[in-house]
Amino acid sequence: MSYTIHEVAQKMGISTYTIRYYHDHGMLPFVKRDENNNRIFEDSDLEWLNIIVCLRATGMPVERIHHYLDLVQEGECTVPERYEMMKAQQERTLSEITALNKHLSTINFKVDHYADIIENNKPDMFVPSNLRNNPTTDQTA
Amino acid sequence: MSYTIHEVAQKMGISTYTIRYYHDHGMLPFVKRDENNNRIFEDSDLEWLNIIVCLRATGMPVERIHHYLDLVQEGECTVPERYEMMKAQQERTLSEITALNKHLSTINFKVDHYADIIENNKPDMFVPSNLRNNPTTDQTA
DNA sequence: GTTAGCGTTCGACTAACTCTAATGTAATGG
DNA sequence: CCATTACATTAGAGTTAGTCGAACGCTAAC
Repeated sequence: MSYTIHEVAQKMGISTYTIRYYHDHGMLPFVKRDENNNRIFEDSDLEWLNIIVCLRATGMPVERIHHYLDLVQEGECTVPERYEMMKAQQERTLSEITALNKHLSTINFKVDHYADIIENNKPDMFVPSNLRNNPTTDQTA
Repeated sequence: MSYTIHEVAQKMGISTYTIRYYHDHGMLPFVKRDENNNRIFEDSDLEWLNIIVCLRATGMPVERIHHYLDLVQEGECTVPERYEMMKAQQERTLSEITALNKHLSTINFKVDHYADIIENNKPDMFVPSNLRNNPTTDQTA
C-alpha cells in the first residue's frame, strides 16, 4: 500500500506541514517521489513516522530523533545506545505523567470549587489575596 | 514572606527567564519592586504563579492564561466562564494523559525489545523494512 | 480550455521561551 | 578606598518546532 501526504496526515493525526517539516529535515529518508515529484509513503514509512510521532509527543527533540534514526541505520552495534535512549525516554514519560496527574488534581480542585460556587451561590474562599479587587463583596478567583 | 526572583525560580522549578517573561507579559500584575527596581514576590504571588505553571504545563497558551487572569480580576460574574475554562482544561489534561500512556507502552515495547537483543544476543525482528541496510545480517531498529 | 483540486517550494511568521550583552547596585575583602 | 563578586536590571537576538501564505505545476472534469 502507498499513500499521499494527506492520507498520511489523516492516519497519523498530524498536519501535512509537520510531515513536510520532518521530511525536509531528513527524518523520513525513505520516502519516495512519484513522476510529478509528489511524496509517496509506504507502510514502512508509516511505521517509522509512528515512532517519530511517539517520541516527539513524549518530548524528544527532533535532533535526538534524528540521531536515533542515524543509530538505526548504522546497524546492530548501536543497540546499546538505542536501549539507553529508550530507557531515558521511558523515565521522562513516566515523570511527565506523574506531573500531569498532579496538575490535574489542582485543576479538579478548581472545577469542583467553581461548581460549588455556581450551584450553592457561595462566595469564593480561595482567591489569592492580591487578586481580590474587593475583599468584602468579591472573592472569586 | 517575600522572595527574590531566584528563590521563586527554585521553589517553582522554572527559570528566572520564564518568570521575567511572564511578568513582562502582564501575567504577574501584583509583583512589586524594591528600592533598586528588583522584583519582590509575596506568598500570594507564588500562589498565582503556581496556577500559571499548572495551566502552562497542561498546555494552556499564555494568552488564555492572561484571559483567565482578567476574568479573576473582573470579579464574581465571570465565575461561569472560568468554570468552563477549567472543565475544558481538565478534559484536555485527561486526554493528554491517555495519549502519553499509549505512547509509553510503545516505548516500553522498544525497551523490552532492546533488552532482549542485548541479553540474548538475538537479532532485531522489528526493524521497519526500509530501515534495514542489510536484511540478512543487520535487523536492528 | 479553463477551472478545481491536488501537490510542490521558498520564505515569512509564531509561541514560548532562552540566552547574551550592557549596565547598575550592594556587600565583602585587601 | 577601590576592586571584585554576586546578583539584579533591560533590550534585543536566537532557538525550536511547527504553521502558514504565495506562487506555481500537473491532471481530471465540465
